[in-house]
Amino acid sequence: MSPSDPPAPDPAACPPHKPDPRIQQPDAPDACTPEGTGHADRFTRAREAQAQALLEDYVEMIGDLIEQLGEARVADIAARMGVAQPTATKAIARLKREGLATARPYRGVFLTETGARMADRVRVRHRTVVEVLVAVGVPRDLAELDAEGIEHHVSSQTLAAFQSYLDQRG
Amino acid sequence: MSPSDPPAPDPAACPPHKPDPRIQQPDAPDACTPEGTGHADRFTRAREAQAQALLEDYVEMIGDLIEQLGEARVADIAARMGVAQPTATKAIARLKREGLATARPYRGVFLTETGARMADRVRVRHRTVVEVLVAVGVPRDLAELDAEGIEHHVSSQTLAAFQSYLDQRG
DNA sequence: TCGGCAATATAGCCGTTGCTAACTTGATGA
DNA sequence: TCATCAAGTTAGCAACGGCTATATTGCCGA
Repeated sequence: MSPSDPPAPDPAACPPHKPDPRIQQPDAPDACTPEGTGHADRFTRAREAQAQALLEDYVEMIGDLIEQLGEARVADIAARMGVAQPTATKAIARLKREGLATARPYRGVFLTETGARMADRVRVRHRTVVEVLVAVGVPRDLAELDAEGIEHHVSSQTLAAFQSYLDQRG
Repeated sequence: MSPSDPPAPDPAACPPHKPDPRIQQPDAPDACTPEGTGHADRFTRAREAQAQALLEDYVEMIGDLIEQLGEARVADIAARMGVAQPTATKAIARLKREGLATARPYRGVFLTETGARMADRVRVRHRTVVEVLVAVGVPRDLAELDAEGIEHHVSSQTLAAFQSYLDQRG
């Protein structure tokens, strides 16, 4: 290693480090980060998307179940999510906390207005992502698999671009 | 609600629930899940991808830092990831545990052979994802943002499809 | 040489998402 | 009617990934 001579851009021009470590939020991009333009923002963004992902998955699934079966049972939700029932119960509690779903103990789960709208949005986005993947040559079954993870990171603007692409390719 | 008459496919044909709750891994897709073809697998898959994502991000970033600055310091890693230094330290500990990086206390972080290979793979994948997004009409800066989250869910087969698409598209 | 400071590490907290085990509840059939 | 048992909930644990606060270390300049 050469710790004595790291080709740092300009160590002297930067304060050795934040003298004020109050909160290193992405608010202060800190141009002194070597070569660091906005990396942190990207990761922060991705992290936040991930936090939403679970809610989106549950909401969409509950919507599907209600549509297909007339109601969403915890057992079915858990089975489809591939988790144990208590895990599903806990997730539903979070949905309730966030105002996306309602549920009375030992009864089915239902979506609020907000939750239903989210479910629709998620469903559309999912379909669009799958279609784009298919359009660029990904086999449909594989597209379905990968879309599950991808969709949560597709911003609304990117989604719009996807739709334009599909339209003009129609 | 109509809990008395859910249009379930065939409740009687299914055992009320797993009499053997040992482990409800996706090993047993459980065809009795209503309409449940392989939903659980998808989510399990996405969950696993997510678990890898953090490692991939760190490894790629460490590779970048070494290339650009000659060494990867914890402070730089933390700044670029947009996290506090202890968070980065903890992540590096995990990288070490998983055999992706080496680090001596108070010295820089380095990649193992395995880690370096992962970094290369991740870098290529990231670039490819960005190019595909751009190719379908997403503005480049937005593509960079969204790719950060998307890339971790792009399977190797899908990646291959992406590359073919880019190739034949010139 | 050695004192001070920046960089790193450790300790300890919180929230999330998994899990299993054990308890409740409600619906069903004898 | 009521006993039974699946479905659901609650309790409690582990691993992660954040954070702040505090302790170490190592480096550099006086």
